[in-house]
Amino acid sequence: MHDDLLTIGRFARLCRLSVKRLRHYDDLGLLPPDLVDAATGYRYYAPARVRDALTVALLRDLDVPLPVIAELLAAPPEARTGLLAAERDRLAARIARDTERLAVLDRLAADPSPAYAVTLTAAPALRLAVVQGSCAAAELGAATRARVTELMAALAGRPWTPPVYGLYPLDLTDGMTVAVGAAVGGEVPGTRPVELPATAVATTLHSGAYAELPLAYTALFSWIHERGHVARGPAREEYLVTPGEAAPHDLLTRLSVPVGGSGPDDEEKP
Amino acid sequence: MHDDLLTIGRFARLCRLSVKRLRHYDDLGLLPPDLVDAATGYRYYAPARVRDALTVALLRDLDVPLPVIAELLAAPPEARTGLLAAERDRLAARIARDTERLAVLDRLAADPSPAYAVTLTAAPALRLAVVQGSCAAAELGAATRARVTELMAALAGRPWTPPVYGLYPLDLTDGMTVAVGAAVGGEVPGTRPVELPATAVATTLHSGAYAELPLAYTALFSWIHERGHVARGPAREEYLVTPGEAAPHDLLTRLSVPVGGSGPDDEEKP
DNA sequence: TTGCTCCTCACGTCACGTGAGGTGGC
DNA sequence: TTGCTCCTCACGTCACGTGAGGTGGC
Repeated sequence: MHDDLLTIGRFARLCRLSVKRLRHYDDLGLLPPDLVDAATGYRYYAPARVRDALTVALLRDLDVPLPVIAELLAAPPEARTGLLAAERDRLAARIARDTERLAVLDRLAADPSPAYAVTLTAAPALRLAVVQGSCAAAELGAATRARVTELMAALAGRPWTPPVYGLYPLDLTDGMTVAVGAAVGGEVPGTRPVELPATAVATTLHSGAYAELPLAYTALFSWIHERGHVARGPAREEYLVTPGEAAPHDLLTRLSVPVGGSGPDDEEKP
Repeated sequence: MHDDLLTIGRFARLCRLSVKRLRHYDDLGLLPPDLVDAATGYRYYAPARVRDALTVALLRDLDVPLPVIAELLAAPPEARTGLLAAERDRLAARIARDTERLAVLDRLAADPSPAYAVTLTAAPALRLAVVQGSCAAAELGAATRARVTELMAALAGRPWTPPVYGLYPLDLTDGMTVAVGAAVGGEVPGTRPVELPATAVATTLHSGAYAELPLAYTALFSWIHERGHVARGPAREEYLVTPGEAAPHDLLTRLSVPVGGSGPDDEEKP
């Protein structure tokens, strides 16, 4: 009956898909059967459909979302490269993100309660030449590296005093502003001057990869809030030993978060 | 009022968590407020809770599931290392999996409709000494590498005829059996003999990394089913140019899937 | 009084898997 | 007739975000 058509169960076995998935793809209009029996509702598939179904199975194995797969099946061959390249980039970003997470989990597994020595000190006023840009929270590391490269290009051939500073908002949101700068004399083309007032800061040292910095911030903010201090942005990082000078495990970074006083952020207790 | 307690909004800002997330964690019993006003339902948090909340925020950033976070908060410090190490391994496995996916997407983006020349040929009977084991679908690559290492150890010092063969079920399910073997004369301790009967096979050549093999199988199964042939397990792979001999991009592998005849799998059309 | 914060539902997300309860075909 | 396949709901998953609609506190 029904000529050469395959029942859903047979078709599913050929395509390495479950019957449930095929019904789901039918519901979405992604992979409709070639014939649906009006009386029984039975779905029948032509053997020629196997190629599309195998393609769907392959792309889902690659974790490509169904709406993108639908676009891919409908798109002319020339348009597919772009869609696939976008998925490739998305996956590459996820791998990069997960690799950073792995570094933190590694360290945390080795030492589940990392001890950071936090002190309250007076930070002097600073005048920095900075470059800045906005980025998504997940791209913080890459964005900072890019700013550092820009800063180094702008400072090339000029005297400046180490370390390089990073300035970050307290809330890591998408669209946040990241600034990187250094102390110089006078104006530097390609940078903008930023004045940081003298302030009390809670400060700690982090030794290790930048990906592990969230551990240090967690300890630092815990310390601040447990003592009833009020954290204020921007947080400052001083890159004391940098990737150009040592292996990731031996980097040294000072984190300082301004605390106390009242102001626009008003995180203060009455 | 309420002594030093913080409202949910204030507390959320200190912990880099949203109010909605804090309510959700309260619903789950993961991070209950220190006081709930019976009349209004308002939640109040003690500053001492900030550390736990920051820990939850950190672990969620690392993509640790909430039930595991709950265990971690409740566990004695000695027990935390094990839980964190398990999460680390889970994440490492995901990165490994995603890296394989990336290889496939890369190739697919470069050539969205890869052309594989498929032919129908007669494969001779084979007598192989094999080592085998079961593995999850996601661990196929690692499991095959492990079997190859075992096989090489078993064959050490004995004459055998290249190539190495891989035998795989048509359905890549968790708990499937992977076998790797080679043609030898006689019995080999640590291996078991397997007889493969002569059969018609659909066959194609894949050049490139093993992670990209799914592309070749998709093309091969499309070819088979479009012509109304019936695929039968096990699929055979012949490793013609191996990682010991060339870079991943230059590997050469022959894939053969037995077709036709009727038998227990009965994927045949009447 | 005006905003701002807080509250509780209820629903959407994503790609299915897992039943429940019932029918069709050999 | 017995199994096996097929069908359609409906619900669960995971960790929230997004409203709707309403209240409390300065």
